[in-house]
Amino acid sequence: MYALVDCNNFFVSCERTLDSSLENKPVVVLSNNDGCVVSRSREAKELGIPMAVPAFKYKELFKKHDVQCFSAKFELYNAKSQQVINIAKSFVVDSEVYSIDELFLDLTGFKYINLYDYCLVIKEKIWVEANIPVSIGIAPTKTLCKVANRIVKEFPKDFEGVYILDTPEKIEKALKWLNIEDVWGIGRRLAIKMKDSGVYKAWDLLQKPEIWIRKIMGIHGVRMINELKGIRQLELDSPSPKKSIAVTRSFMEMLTNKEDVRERVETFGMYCSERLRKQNTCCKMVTVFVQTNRFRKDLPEYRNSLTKILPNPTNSSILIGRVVNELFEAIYKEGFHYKRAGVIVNDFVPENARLINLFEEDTQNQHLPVMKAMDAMNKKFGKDKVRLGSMSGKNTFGRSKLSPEYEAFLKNNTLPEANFRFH
DNA sequence: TCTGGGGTCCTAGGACCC
DNA sequence: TCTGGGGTCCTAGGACCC
Repeated sequence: MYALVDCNNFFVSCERTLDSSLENKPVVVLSNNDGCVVSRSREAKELGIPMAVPAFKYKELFKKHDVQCFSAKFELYNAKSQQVINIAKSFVVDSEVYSIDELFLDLTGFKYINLYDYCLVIKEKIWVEANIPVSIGIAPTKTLCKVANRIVKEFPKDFEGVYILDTPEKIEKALKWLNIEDVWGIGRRLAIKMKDSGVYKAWDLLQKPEIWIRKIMGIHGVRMINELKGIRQLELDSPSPKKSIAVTRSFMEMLTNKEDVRERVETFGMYCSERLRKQNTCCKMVTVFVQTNRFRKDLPEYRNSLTKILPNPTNSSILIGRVVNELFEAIYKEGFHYKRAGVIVNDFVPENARLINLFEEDTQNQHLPVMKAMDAMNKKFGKDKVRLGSMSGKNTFGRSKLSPEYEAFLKNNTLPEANFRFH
């Protein structure tokens, strides 16, 4: 059996660890620029605030019900995440950190232990030590763990935060209850296709012929139905190196000055390089993109991106900065209101195993000591304290809803490295 | 007026090769 | 006039996740 430990309304729960008076109140956490709702407390959900909606559309409702809004504080969330992960991991031999607020535990080999009681203890310890409420779903496959977890959250009164989905009878009942759009791996597009074909519940999917599933969903459709039947298709993954790194931002205000946008993308390029150096890899490809505000239909729209394959792999801020600049020059067009831009690097090789092109200049090794020194100083004195001349060191995104408690948190905490992966 | 950010994987189609 | 077949690799786009 596997268990899935999932933090309840994670970002909101993190806010509550700083300010316990937020308990039992409607609370939401907002994305960059205080743009979208990215986490909601139970009370906020009950007010009918959907996930990922633009905050401005709900201003009235927030005011009317005194909903507490917070800007996202990823330093805090990463630190709390690490705490939860460490506690949960201490109970098992094998685990997989799935996202910032979820991890799978391998319960194989716990044959003579009551899994339900064991998970209750895990849940309790996380609550006492990290102050984060979690739900735990136990099942023979990862996909069913997700289902079990949903059941816990949907019926909080019936279970004490833990549910085991093990017998065929329980599984059948659960799948007849679970809406198709709530199955792990069914997104918006697939949900529409499913409903067009009369598939409304997870159970309906199991009645469809494999040929049909293969056609509509491709290879993971087949895996998915097996997982739902309790036949294990997905193992726990061990942490794997990243395959791409992206730094992208929406700007608080639209930018019309070329140099302003250039400064932004160059900064994003430096952040990418920093993160490459942190994992001791170099990249072979760099992509830059810029785009206007897709919601402003009254303004001319433009979006473009360009990728360059580097002659030699690098993680030097200077070399990557040059490429970013070159790509930016090629795609930037005057006369538009830019709202978003980003830099993506991929195709990585280890720093110490670069294959060098004989016919191209390679200054990576000259840059590396300077770069590492810069990283060390920034680690000691704070982000962006030492930077390249092309960076302004200013943000063009806003976080207006920070709290005094947070300033205190930042002062008092040496933050652990983030240690989770995205899928 | 105001609409996030960072990932992975799969597939179809084109380019190219023999 | 008539114009093969099979394989690989790369890329862009679409789907999904949190």
